[in-house]
Amino acid sequence: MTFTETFELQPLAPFSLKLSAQIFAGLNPAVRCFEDGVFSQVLRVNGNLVLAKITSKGTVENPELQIKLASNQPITAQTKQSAKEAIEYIFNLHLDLKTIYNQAEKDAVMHKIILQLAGFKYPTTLTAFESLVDSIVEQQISIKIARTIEERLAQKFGEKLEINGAYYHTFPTAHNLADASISEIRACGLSQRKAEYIYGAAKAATTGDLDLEAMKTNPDINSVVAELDALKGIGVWTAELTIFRGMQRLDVLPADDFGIRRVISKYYCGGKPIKAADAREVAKLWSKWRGLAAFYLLAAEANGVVV
DNA sequence: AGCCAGGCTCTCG
DNA sequence: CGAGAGCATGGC
Repeated sequence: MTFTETFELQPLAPFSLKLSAQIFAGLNPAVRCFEDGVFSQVLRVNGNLVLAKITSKGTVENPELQIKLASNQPITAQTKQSAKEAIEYIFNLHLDLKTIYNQAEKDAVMHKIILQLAGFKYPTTLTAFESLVDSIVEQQISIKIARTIEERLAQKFGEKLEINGAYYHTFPTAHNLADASISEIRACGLSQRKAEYIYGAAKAATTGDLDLEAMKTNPDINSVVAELDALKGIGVWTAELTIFRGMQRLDVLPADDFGIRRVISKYYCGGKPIKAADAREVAKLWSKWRGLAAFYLLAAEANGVVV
């Protein structure tokens, strides 16, 4: 028996689902994907597993999303409300891009990029833990391989929902991974050390030594970076990426990231190799949304935006 | 067929 | 301190 529910969401304009979800294109539909204009992911909300499918009905300036939920249990009003909030969080639907865009008007390069990427809101993982694990997995190896490994983790350790004969998986929680063994984690294609790092982070998150959700509201980002950096296997790069992608903090610049340094140089320093300190200097242009700006540059490059 | 990809830790001088 | 090795996998 499948229960379904459909409703609409109005993101704060501008919003483009196409741009915001494009990093999920081509991924495994059993975990999370964006295919033919439809974003889908299983959510654990209000104690239920719910498959959410999201499509855009409106325009960038007048955005409207249609949400279709499916579950094996009746979808209560509260479940629906929790799902709504989860989706709003994942796509940062309340973020006021207009104000940010106004601040960018003095920066001619960024201004041109924004005009071509209007409505791009970089997605956040539902939990900070997911971003932490993703960032560890993505250390050193290419994004493609990392995604494959992340999907294996979800299929092996996440919760499973069956809808009409198809299986969907949530990303594993800290408890899911803390209950696993290092060798099982490693079997997903990770190195022994990365498996140890992930297991260690999962353990710390379950014992309370590591309170990732509390970090979301800590106003002192540098102290959050330091706290994460103190964990084994987590350096500044991993910490900053986790904070940006998993804690919805737009003011963190992962300056150690090679790709980010490359695009900052491409658009602002003539393409020559630059150091992290140089990248942070350029990023002063963007102040409180420097992290988002960096991902705009990456998206600009990926979409062939010319300035 | 190698080479290298959105790093990190450990070791050694 | 700074430099270098080793890690694991899969795409090019």
